[in-house]
Amino acid sequence: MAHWLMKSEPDVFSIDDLERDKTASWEGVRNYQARNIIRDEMKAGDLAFFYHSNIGAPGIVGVMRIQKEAYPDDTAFDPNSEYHDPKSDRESPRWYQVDVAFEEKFKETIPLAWLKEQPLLADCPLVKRGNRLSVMPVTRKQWRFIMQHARRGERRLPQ
DNA sequence: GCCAACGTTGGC
DNA sequence: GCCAACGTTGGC
Repeated sequence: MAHWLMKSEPDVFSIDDLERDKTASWEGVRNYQARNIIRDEMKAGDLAFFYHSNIGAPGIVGVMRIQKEAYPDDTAFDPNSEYHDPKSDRESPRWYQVDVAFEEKFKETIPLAWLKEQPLLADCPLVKRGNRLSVMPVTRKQWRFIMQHARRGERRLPQ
């Protein structure tokens, strides 16, 4: 089983939206590197961190599971969609999406600022300067490290 | 709101 | 194929 990190702007789609809806189509990815990961590498059952981007305090906010492997992103065919891409057609779709399912929301966001301080995460594309990749792999070791930190944070909190 | 970094487009 | 111009991402 592989692990991933997927960014979303919470104003557009947040972990709370996913918790409410239980599942979602991860549509609107319009970057080839991210597309290749989604289309070629993600498998049903994989786990992914949900990351809130483009806000005051960006960070990892929870976990989701890849529920359905890649299939064409229909929003690319829809002229009324903000994700419309006239160069994509149903015969040879350019963009793909997966379906994701809610797993958990962390009690506390794990801030990007903290992630950047961790030597173990130095190789993660997320903390590299200028990185804009919205879907990226997370190693098993990095996943365990971040999950352990999330659990520590939860134990520290009062009930 | 600013702006650095990056990806894409299109003229040549 | 090069590369300047442009648009977008996303932290701050």
